[in-house]
Amino acid sequence: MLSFRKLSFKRGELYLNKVLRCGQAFRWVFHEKLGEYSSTLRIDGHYKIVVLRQESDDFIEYATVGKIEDPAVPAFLRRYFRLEVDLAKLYMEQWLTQDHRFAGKNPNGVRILSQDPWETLVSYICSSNNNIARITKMCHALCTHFGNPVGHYDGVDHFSFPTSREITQKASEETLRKLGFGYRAKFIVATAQKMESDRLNMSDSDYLESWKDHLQYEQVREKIMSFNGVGPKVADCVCLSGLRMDDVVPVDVHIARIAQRDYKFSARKQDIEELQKEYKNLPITRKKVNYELDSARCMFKQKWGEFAGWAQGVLFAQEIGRTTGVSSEGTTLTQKTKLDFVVQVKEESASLKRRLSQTETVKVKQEDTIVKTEIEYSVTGRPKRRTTRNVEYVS
DNA sequence: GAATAACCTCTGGG
DNA sequence: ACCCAGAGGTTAT
Repeated sequence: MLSFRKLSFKRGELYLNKVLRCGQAFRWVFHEKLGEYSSTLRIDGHYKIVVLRQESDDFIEYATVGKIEDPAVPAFLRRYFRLEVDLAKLYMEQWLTQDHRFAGKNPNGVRILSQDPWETLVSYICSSNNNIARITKMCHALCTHFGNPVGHYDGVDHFSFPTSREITQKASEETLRKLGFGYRAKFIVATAQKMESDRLNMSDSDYLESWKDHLQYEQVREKIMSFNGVGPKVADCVCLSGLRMDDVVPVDVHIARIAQRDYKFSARKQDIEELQKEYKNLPITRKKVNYELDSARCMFKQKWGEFAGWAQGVLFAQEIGRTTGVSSEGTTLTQKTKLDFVVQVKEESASLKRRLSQTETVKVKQEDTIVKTEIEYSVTGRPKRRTTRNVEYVS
């Protein structure tokens, strides 16, 4: 029997259902019956199984699987969830005042995590031209095949995320292709090999982390992009979610579209020339960057300030990857929505309505009350079938 | 430097 | 039952 302890925070600052399923972290397994998330986390260099649950809006509960209680765990989790960052304050004092599009929005517990840098790097290499369900599957495959067993909980075996050495020793492009990595197989192998040969005696993550100590963002990104399969988008994700560079806004196709359509961000010739000048000593950046998108990144940073990456998460986390997650059971499960999700839908209905006129991905039926949402999850975590949502429609 | 095609696999919708 | 676009991009040409 696990013994859970509380981790408290200001009301509304963290919702596990959002943060752990928004397509930022790919390795949390949701246990439907217990209402718990579990994963392995690298804490002070050692992997532990961590179990999390949340039934209240001002604390989560955590437990570790194992005999002794590690006093480092709460501090680690505070850092993992970046609980020192006051989301409500950022919203009120920075985002809302700088961007009217935040009006009526609510950060509502959407946070940027501080994830293990090496795991972040490899996970996001898997994300290229891919969907979240498969990325999740690939991350788990890496762990089960090339990581080490850490233990098991509620019938699920847990593994460490493989180090660069473990990947170079145990994996090959061929084995990874057989595991379904497709063309990313050679990226993973090449990245692991480069890391293994570059890192000296540091751990993979310490090595990545060390760049941050003495280099500016542009140079850190240059170094991260020196890995095969890592372009500007992936590098920025590593900066933001792996290295806590809070002002970095990763610009994917989706954000690029929004930048243009909603913000009318379009690079002037002068903007691009300035960037080109700035990157003159950064050959890899010059080769890989798209100046139009990079310019949009700069404009978002200017508009939203030192936590611009978080602002992007708050504004757009709901639009993509909402329905992700892995269940602990092999059979198909039904997930009933939690109350906070329903409330969230209510709050978002205005923007949801706006989105619907632009995309046809969600089907909404006009009703005067919210009934419920049911999502069926397959083993891979991808919703197999989604019933029609009944959403309060605000005119 | 900018534009284009190709790339693995899986899945929902025609 | 099939087919095909598209999915949190990157690389090669």
